Amino acid sequence: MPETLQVHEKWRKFAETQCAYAEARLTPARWAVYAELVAVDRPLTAYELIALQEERQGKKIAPLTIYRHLEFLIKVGLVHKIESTHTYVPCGHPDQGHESQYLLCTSCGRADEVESEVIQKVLADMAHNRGFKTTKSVVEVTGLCADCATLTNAP
Amino acid sequence: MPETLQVHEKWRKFAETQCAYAEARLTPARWAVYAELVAVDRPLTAYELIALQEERQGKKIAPLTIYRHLEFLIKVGLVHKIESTHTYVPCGHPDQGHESQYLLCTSCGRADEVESEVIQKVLADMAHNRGFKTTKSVVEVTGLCADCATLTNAP
DNA sequence: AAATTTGACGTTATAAAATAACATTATTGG
DNA sequence: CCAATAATGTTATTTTATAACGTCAAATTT
Repeated sequence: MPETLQVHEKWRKFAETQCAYAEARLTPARWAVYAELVAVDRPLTAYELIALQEERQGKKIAPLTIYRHLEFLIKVGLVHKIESTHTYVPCGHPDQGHESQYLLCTSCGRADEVESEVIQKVLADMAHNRGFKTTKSVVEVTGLCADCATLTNAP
Repeated sequence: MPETLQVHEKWRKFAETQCAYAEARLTPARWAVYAELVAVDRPLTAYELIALQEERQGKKIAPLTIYRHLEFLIKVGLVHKIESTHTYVPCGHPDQGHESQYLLCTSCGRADEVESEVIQKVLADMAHNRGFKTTKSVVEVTGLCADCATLTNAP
């Protein structure tokens, strides 16, 4: 392993807590994927993740391996998939029972997670009014973040 | 062409109106794709659409052909892509400048389009508060529709 | 502790979704 | 008509994701 990932202690604690709550095992391989996502701090596709992990570990990794780890991390609430861009990000607000919303900048690639109770309430009400039983919700707003919008308008 | 698609006159009118407004051409191939989506009345993947069109037209169709038509139809606002399921649906409320939200049933596959001004307002406010310039928004709520939820609970 | 069961990981192959690059044919506007 | 633009055709490739099957490790039971 050429490099060892350095991520803040809190992420490790957090991951362990989440896994304990879900009665699931945080194996080294799973932690490696999660730590990579935390370390790079931008949305990664599964294949970008494979490339990074291969470099770091100095060996080939099959796509299925990464997809399995991602599936696990999503299940326990440590990772979110951004559907619009086929990318994965560590969850920024890892409390129980939350749903996330994202602001996706097409210029710099940032994915800002928003946790709006108002949005969650509105969506829950809409579903409830129609007798719909929600299992998950995706809210992804695409455009230009404040920084990029400023640069674009005042060059 | 084994079969000729029969869709209500209003869809044709609507498609023509939308294209005229966008100063775009509604060619036979584009109309065929749109009519297929209207006729089947459920979300279709691009490849399902290819299969249906091939059968109807009795000839091979390259994926790129369908993807180009879909891209066009999305651009003029006649079709929406559902990101969570990689499927395409005709837009049900084809007024100008709208964004859509979907309730996606994992049991029967239905995609119910909702046009909630409240949701749009909340998302717009959230973006505005952060200086974010929105170009599109995806709201997809997955779960069980009222019918399927009832069947599941009372068998 | 041995046996059994379950969960995690490895390996190979393949499926599904989307796009690139380039050639050809229609349509539109002068 | 001719040039310019838009639409379509063709072939190949890339990107994203999963299937099928085998092995190994952990934990549960006896």
